Amino acid sequence: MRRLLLSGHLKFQRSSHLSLSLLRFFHVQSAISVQTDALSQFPCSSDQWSVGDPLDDFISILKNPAKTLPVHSYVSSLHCVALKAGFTENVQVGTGILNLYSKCSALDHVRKMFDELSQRNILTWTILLSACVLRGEHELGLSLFKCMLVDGVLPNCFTLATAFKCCAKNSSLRVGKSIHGWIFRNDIENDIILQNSIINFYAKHDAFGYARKVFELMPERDAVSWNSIIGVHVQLGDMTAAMDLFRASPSKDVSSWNTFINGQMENKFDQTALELLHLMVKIGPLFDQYTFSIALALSAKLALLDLGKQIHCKLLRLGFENDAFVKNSMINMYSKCGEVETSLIIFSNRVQSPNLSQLSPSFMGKLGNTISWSTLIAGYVHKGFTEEALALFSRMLNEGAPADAFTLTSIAAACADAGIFQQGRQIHACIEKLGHGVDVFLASAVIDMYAKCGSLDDARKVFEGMECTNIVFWTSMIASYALYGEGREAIDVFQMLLEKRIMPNKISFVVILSACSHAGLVEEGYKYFKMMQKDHGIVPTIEHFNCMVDLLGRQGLLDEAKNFICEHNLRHHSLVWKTLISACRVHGDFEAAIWASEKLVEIEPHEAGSYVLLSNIYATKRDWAKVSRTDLVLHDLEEEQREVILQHHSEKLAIAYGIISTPCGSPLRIMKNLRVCGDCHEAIKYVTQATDREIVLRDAYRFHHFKHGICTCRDYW
DNA sequence: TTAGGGTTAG
Repeated sequence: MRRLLLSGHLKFQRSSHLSLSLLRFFHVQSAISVQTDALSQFPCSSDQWSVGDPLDDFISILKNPAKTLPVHSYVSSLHCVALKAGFTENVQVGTGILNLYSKCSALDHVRKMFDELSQRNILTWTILLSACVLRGEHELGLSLFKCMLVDGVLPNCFTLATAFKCCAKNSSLRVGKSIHGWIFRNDIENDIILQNSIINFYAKHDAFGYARKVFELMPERDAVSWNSIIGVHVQLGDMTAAMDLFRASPSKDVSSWNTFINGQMENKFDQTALELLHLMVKIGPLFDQYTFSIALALSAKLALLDLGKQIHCKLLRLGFENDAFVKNSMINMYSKCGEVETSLIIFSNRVQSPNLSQLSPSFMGKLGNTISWSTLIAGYVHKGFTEEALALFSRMLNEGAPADAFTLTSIAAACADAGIFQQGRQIHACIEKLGHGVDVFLASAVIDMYAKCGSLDDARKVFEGMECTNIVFWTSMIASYALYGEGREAIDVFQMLLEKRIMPNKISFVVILSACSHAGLVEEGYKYFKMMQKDHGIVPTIEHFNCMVDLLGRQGLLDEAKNFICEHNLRHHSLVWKTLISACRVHGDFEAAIWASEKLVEIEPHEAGSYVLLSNIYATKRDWAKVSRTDLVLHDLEEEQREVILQHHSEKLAIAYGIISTPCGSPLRIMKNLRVCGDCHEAIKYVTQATDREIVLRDAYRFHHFKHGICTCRDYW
C-alpha cells in the first residue's frame, strides 16, 4: 500500500500539497525507510510549488505527532529539506527540528543547532534539557540549567520539571532542594506536573517525609500524583499504607493498577499481586503494555504456564504482540515456565531493526534486540541447557550483538553449572576486556564460577580485587569457602562482613551454617543460629534448621540432633529426617537410623525413596561390622571383586589419564556426578603426595581439594 | 508515575 502510494506520489511530484499529505501519512505510519524515500522526492525549489504556502505545510508536518518516536534518519532528512528550501530562518521551523532531534535523543545535533540559534528562549532551553534527560546525561542537564539561569532566562514549569528529573537521577539532593526553595521564595507557578516531579525527586533520594509533605500540600492531584505517593510507600515496604492509598485514590487509572501490582511483586507479595491482577480483569481498566509486561513477569516468577498462556491470548486479542517489551516478557515467561521451544519461536520473530548503527541507544533499547538475546540465554541457563546457552552466545556474537553484562552473567553461571574452567576463564577475560569487571552481579557470578570450576584461588582473587558492599557478592565468597570445607576462612569473611556493617540475609546464614557444619564447628554454628534471630530478626526456615541438624549429626551428636528436631517442632519435615538418617549411618547408630527412617515413612508413606532408605538400613544390619568399613562402596560383593571394581572408579581413571597427559606438577581438576567413595578419597591423598600435584575433585555435593596428602574436607563429607 | 533480561543456599 505504502509503496503503491509512493509510486503514485512520484508521478505527481510537482504537487506540493500531495507531497506534503503523503509525507504526513508516512510520518504517522512511521514507516522509516518510506518516509526517507518520500522526503527525497520533496519539491524544494519555490518554482515547483503549485498552490498554497509550503512553509505552513512544512511547519504542520514538524508539529504533527507521530505514533512512535521519530527516527534520526527521518529527522535529518527533514532538516535537509528545510535547509534546501530556505525554511530554517523561520523560528517555528528551527524549534520544530530541534524538538524532533531531541525526541530521537540526537543530543549532539541538538547542541550544535542550539549553539547556532540566533535567538534562545525558554522553549529552546527546555528542549535542550529534555534531550539531556532522554539521553541519560543528567549532570550535563543540570549544568546547562545553571547556564540558563546565568543567561537570565526564567524557567517555566516544564523546565523545572526537567531539572528535577536530572536531580532525581544523580546525587543532587542538595541542588534539588535549593531549586525547590527557590520556587517557594519566588512564588513560581507550580503545576501538577512539576509537583509530581518534585515528589518523584524526593522519593528517589529516600527523602520520603518531604515527598509525603509535597503530596499533602497539593491543591489538586492527578493519577500520577497518587501513583507516585503509592510508589513511595512501596519503596518503604509499607504495603498496608500503599494499599490504603490505592483504595483512597479517586483517579485510579491503568497505571495506578500497574504501579500497585508491580509494587506488590517488588515486595515479594506475589500472591497479592496475582489476586489484584484477577481483580483488575474483573473491575479494573483494560490492560496496557505495562500491565502485560508485569503480568507476564508474575507468571514467570510463579512458573504459572497456564496463566502466562491466557495472558498471551489476551495480548493477541488487544494487539500488543509487537511491543518489544511485551515480546521480551513472553520469551522470559515461556522459558522460565519450561517451554523453551516456544520462547525460541517468539525470539525468532522479534522486531529486527533496519539498521542498528543508525539508531540512537534509547531507540535500540526500545527495539530490544540485545535484551531478547540475554533473556533467551538466561532462560536456557535457568533450565540447565548449558551447551545450548553457550551455542546461542556464540551465535549472538557472530550476529554482531554486543555482549552486555546481563548476558555475560548468565554465561558465567552456565560455566559454573558445567564446571568448565577454561571457558570460564575466557569469559572472565572477555568481561574485563569489555569493561564489565566492576558490575557487582557479574563479579559475584564470576566468584561462584571459579569456585565451582575448581579454582578457589581465582575466586578469592576476584573477591579481593573489588571493594563492594553487596551482600550477594560477599555470600558468594563465603559459599565458595563452604563448598571446599574451609569453614574457618568462611567464618573470617563472615566476620569481616559484620565489621563492615553489611547486613547478611537469610541465604548468607544458610551458607555460614553449612560452612560450620562441613568443618565440624558446632559452637560457632550455634552462635550464628542465635545471632541470625536475635541481631538480624531473621526467622529461621527449614533450610537453617536442617543445617543445624546436619551440624550436630555430622559431629556424632545424634541425641542432640534428635532433641533439636523435637524442640523446634520439625517432625513434619522429611528433609531433617533424611539428614539425621545420613548422620546415623555415618556414625553407625543403627537403632537411631531405624527410628528416624520409620518417622520418615510416616510422613511420606507414598514416597518410594523413604522405603528404599529404610530397606537399605535393614540390609545394612545383616553385616554391620563389615558395612561400617565399606558402607560407601558396594554392599554385597566379595572382597576380590570389590578390589577390581574399585580400580575402575571413574575418578581414579580420570586422574591416571590426567597424570600421563598433562605437564608435571600442574593441577588436575576432576568432576563426577556421584559422591566420591572412601577408597578413592584415600587413594587421591596418596597420589598428591607421590606426584606433588594438587587435585581438585568436584562431586555431587561439594569439592575436595587435595594437596600434599591432605584434603580440605579433613576426611569428613 | 508504572514494564522485560543477571549473582548467593538447599
